[in-house]
Amino acid sequence: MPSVLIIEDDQRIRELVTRVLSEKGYEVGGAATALDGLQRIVQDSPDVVILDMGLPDLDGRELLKMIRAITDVPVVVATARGEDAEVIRTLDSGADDYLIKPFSVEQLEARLRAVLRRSAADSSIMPIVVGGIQIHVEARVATLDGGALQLSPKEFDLLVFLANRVGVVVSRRQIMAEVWRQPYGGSEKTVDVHISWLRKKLGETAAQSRYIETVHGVGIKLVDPT
Amino acid sequence: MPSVLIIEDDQRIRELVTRVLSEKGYEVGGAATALDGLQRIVQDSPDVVILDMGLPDLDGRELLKMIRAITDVPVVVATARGEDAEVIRTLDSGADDYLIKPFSVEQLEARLRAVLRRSAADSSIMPIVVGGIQIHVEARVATLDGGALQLSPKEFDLLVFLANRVGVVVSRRQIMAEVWRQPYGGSEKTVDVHISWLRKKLGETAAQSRYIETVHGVGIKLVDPT
DNA sequence: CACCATCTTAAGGAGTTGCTAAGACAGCCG
DNA sequence: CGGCTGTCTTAGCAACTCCTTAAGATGGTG
Repeated sequence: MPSVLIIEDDQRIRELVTRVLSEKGYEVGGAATALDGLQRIVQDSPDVVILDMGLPDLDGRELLKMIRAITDVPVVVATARGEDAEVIRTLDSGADDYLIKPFSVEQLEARLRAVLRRSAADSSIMPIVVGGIQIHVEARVATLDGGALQLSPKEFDLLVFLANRVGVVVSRRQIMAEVWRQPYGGSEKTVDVHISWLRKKLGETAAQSRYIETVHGVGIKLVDPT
Repeated sequence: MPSVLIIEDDQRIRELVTRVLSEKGYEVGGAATALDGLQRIVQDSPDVVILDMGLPDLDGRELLKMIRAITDVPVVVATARGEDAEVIRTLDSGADDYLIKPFSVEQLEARLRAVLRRSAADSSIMPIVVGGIQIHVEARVATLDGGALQLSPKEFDLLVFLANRVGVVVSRRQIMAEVWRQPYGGSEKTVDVHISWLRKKLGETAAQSRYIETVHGVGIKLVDPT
C-alpha cells in the first residue's frame, strides 16, 4: 500500500484527491503549506509526493529544491501554468513528473503508478484492486470490502491469476497450466471446484455473481463491477 | 566527539569558528547558504547547529522553522540584532540558545556545551520495531514488551530476517538460504524447529499467534499486530 | 425438451505443519 | 582431560489443512 503526500493549499482539491486515492488503496496524507509539507515528508516518508507549485507561503521551486536537498522521494508537480519553459525548469529543479491543472484522476493515478514503478517499489507494495477485492501478493493476503478473505493456497493463486487478467476470459486449460504448473496433471474438473469455493468466499453463487463470470463454452473471467 | 554544523555566510567567521572548535576536538562542518545547510543537516545529522540569522538566501527564522519541521537537532542562533523582542521570537521559533554578535569563542563553546548536555540522551541506533518487539541489531539484543528476550544466535538471525520483511511471506527455502547461508545444507524441517522455539519465546503457539503467522503451503511471515 | 457444460457438495487421501525428544557438537570451566 | 552447558540437527508422530475425485444437481443452448 503506497503512501502519498499531497501538498496543496486548495482544500477542495486536497480533499478530492485524498478521497479518490484512498479508495484506490493508497495511504494519503495532506499538507496545506510548504512548512507542513516538509515536515510530513520527513516524518511520514511517503512513497511519492504530489506538489502544487502555487503555494502561498513559499515559491514552489524553492520548496522543491528543499525537498531534493533532504530526500530522493519522487515528486509529481501539479501546476496551473502550462508554458513549456516553466515545465522544463520545474523538471530541472528535480521533479519526477508533472501535471497541468485541471487534471483528471486517471491522469494522476497513471503518473503516480509510473513514478512508483520507476522508483522500484511498485509491485511489492501496491495491492491489486478489483472492485472491493484487494490482493497483497507479497503478504498473500486478500480482503473483500475491508474484511480478510480466508483463502487456500490454490484459491489465492487462482484469484491472483484472474485478477491479473481482469475482464479477460481464461479457459480451464490456461488456468490449469498457469496455476497448477503441471503439463497435464489432472482433470480440469478440479478447477471448477476451486472456482466454486472461491465464489463462495467472495459471497456469490454462479447464478448471482459480482466478480466471477462464466462464459459458456469458453471459460471464466474476473470483472470489476464498478 | 560531538559534531557541529555552522551555517554562516561570512566566510571569515565560518573559518574562524571551524578552526577554533576543531582544535577543541569538535567535528565541524560548514554551510554558506540555507539550502546547503538544510542538506547537511539531513546528510550529516550533526549534534548541534550554529545558525546565523542573516543569511542572504532565506530569512533566518524561516530556515529555523524548516529545520524544526524535519529534526530535533539543537540549534544555537547567532544574531547581530540585540533587541529583546527579536531574541524571544527567535527562541519561540525553536532555537535552543542564542548568541549576540560579536561573540567570544569562550561564549560559543559554553553555549554549545550547555545545549549538548541537555540533549545528551539519544545516541543509540534506531532499533527495528514490530509491535512490542524491539530488535537492536548491532547489539544483538531483542526485547518483548520491554523485557529481554533470551535468543540463541540462529533464533536472533531468524527474527531479524523476518523483521526486515514484516508482512511478507517467506518460504522455508528462503529462510534456509538467507539465515543458514548454505546452498543445500540440511533439511528444511530444521527451520520449523527454530520457528517453534522462537514462537515459544515470543509467548505464543502456532494456534494462538500474535507475531508469527503460518501461510500453509508457502511459508511464514512476521506481522505487526497493531 | 434433451443434451451438454457447469456448479456444488461430500469424503478420502496426500501433503504440510507443530512439537517433542534424543543425539551431535563446540565452548567453557574446574 | 572430562563433565557441563547451550545450541543445532535429525527423526518421528499427531494434528491439521488442502487437493482431488466422484457423483448428483443445476443451468444454458439448440
